[in-house]
Amino acid sequence: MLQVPFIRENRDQVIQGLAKRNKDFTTQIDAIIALDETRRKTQNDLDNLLAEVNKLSKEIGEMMKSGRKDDAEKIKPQVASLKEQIKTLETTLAETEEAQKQLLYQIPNVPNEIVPVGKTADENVEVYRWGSVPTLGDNKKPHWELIEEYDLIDFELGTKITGAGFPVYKGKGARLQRALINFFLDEATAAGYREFQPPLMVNEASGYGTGQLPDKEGQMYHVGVDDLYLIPTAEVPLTNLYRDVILKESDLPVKMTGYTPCFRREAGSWGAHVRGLNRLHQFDKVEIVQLVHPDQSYAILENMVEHVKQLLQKLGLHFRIIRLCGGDMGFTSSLTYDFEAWSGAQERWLEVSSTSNFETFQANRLKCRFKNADGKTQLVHTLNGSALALPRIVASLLENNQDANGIKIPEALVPYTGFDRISK
RNA sequence: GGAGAGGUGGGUGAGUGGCUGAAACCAACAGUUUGCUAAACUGUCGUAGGGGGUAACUCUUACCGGGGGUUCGAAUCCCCCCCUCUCCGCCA
Repeated sequence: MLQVPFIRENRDQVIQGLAKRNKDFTTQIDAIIALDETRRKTQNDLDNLLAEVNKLSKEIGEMMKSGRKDDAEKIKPQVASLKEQIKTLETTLAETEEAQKQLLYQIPNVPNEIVPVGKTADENVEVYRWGSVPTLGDNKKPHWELIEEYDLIDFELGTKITGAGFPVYKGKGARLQRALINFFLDEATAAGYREFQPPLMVNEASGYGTGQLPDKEGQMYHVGVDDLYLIPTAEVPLTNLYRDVILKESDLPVKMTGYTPCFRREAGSWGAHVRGLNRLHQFDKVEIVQLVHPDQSYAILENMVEHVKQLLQKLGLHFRIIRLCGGDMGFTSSLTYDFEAWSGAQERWLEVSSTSNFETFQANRLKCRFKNADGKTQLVHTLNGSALALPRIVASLLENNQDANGIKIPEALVPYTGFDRISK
């Protein structure tokens, strides 16, 4: 969430920036500033009263010690009346802070200045394109037909044992998953990211830390008996590893990677074009996360984009990078690049990665800070990106590399799959 | 799940009602000494909020797992919750 002092000192700039999200936040911002005034005033009054009580208590202590018990008894009523006032102020303070927090939770991150203005995905800006549309014959098949033909993934079985959106990978289909995961992890490790295997369930505090709660409550599976959430992305546990941590400046950047399954309810988002692997409740993803010095975060974002770019190039997939417009950006992000791979048979782009800079928006909730050169604690910037999400990569790969007799495996992947072709 | 023990600053660990935001030691950082390293010595060394000052700085409040309570006063007493450890049970 945004920092209140920042809002206070940059009111107009914040409101203007947020306008890119096609909503006027003036009312909320002004309310936050007003509540902050109240909060500070109340805090000040309260502190003065507490100081008075502390002083009197000390005096009573000394009187007791020197045997002047009667004098001590005379002061006690004074303290009692102060405590009445303290109680009132404490209530006011707690209510003010709560009200302010509720408002803050509703304010998304301020988009970076280069974020394009726009309302929908149509207004995103393409910034890079690589490769070309594969030439496939008239007999080209969508991936859901290919996986059936070559017996790679079974949706019916998944539906039987769990439900829709939980596919069962079989044989070479399963091996392909494992190959992609290992390939992505190896690439991330080679790029200096440290590999982690985090828990797949997180508590409420972690959900708030990275901003999934309260914003996207309905998107996560919640395990009621133990009050835990299944992770929608490795970003959540990985970033939360550094919740409430103060790093040394020399520790930065912290680079982490991890493979995890991801669980998303995707409530209400099932439509016509979500067949096959296009949208799932459980899918695999390798994530890269960085905690960095604020001065470097945008250079590092470029770096991460470059990393993802190379993965797609090594897989030989026709893809493009788009800069999301204000209306299409996630709640917590200030700048997001989406990667879309071409799906040869569906003849459309599929989102396979989303790489973002969150600046201090997550760090503020996480309380992830570092000691800067002046010895002051300062919030880090957090970034993350999918590198990469598997299902749509598989969809794209199967469709684009199909021929009459099977599917060709990209060369970079062969050491991992152990086969260079999928055929009958 | 049952029984017991315990949760204090980066770490170890003192502290059972006021003199403790917290001893001591270690680590860390800065400096002195030194041909270099080591050692020794000196100093610094929690976080957050509020007030005052251009600033250096200064005053103040809160925090000893979390939340309530008792008391003029709580790290210290009481209650609830969470977590850790040991033993037992169960188990991949």
